[in-house]
Amino acid sequence: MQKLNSYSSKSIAAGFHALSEPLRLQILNLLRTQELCVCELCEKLDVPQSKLSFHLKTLKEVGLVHARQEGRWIYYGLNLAQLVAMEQYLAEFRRFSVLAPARPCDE
Amino acid sequence: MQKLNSYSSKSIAAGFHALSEPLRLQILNLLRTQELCVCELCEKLDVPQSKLSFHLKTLKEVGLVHARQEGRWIYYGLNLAQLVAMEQYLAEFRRFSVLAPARPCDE
DNA sequence: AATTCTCATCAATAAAATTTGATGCAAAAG
DNA sequence: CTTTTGCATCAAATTTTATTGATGAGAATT
Repeated sequence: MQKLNSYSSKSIAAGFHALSEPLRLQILNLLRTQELCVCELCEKLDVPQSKLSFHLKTLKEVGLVHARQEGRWIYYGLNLAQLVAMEQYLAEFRRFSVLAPARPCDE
Repeated sequence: MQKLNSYSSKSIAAGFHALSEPLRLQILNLLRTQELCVCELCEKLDVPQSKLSFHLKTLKEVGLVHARQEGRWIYYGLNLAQLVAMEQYLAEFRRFSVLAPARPCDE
C-alpha cells in the first residue's frame, strides 16, 4: 500500500458517495438476493419512479450495480466485485496503519 | 445479517459520506502512520486552515478520527475501530448475497 | 496583561446533490 | 399503426455541502 491513491482518490470517493444515501443502501440491500426491475423496486421502496432512476444511475455509474434489459423491463443487480473492491480499500487502509504516539509538532 | 439496517442506515450512510471526499481520504491517509496536529495537516495538504477544520469536523462526527489536545495543539488520529466497522458493514453486505437470476417481474 | 499561536466557528457565497413532475423513447400488445 | 407499459431524462426548485475570509477563544510566551 505504498500509494493508497492508485485508484484516483476521486473515483474511490465517488464510490463511497454512492454508498452515502440511505435509499441507495436500501436498494443495494434489496438486490442482495436477486435482480429486480425498476417497477419492483418502486413498489418495495415506495418512492416515485424518477427518483429511483436517479439513484440507480448513480449506483450504476460507480459500478455497484449493473442493468440488464429483458423485453421492456430492465433488471438491476448487485455488482459484487465492486462491493468487494471498496471493502478491500478499507481493509488496505487499516492494514498498515500504526497507532504511533504523536510527536510534538513543534520539534 | 438478518437486518442490514440494525445500525440505522442513516448513520452508516453518514459514515460513507465522510469517506466520499478526496481531501478527507487524504487526511485519513496521512493519519495512518501517526497522529498529526492541524498545522501539520495544513502544510502537508496545502489547504487553508478553516477548510481543514471543516473536514476534520465531519470526520470526527462519524467517529473516523479522534482529537486530543496537548498544550495548544490538537492532535488528530485515526479511529481504526470505526474504519473496521465500516469495512465489516460491506463485508456483511456481500456475505449473504446471492446472485440469483431474475424472475420475470410480471409473474 | 498584552501578544502570539493554534485552532474552531461563523456568515456569506458558491457549488453540488436531490426531489418533483413533465416529457420522451423504445418495446410490446392490441 | 395506435396505444400502453417501463423506464430514462430533463428543467426547475429545493436542499445539502463545501469554500472563503473574518472573528473569537483558549493556551503559552513575553
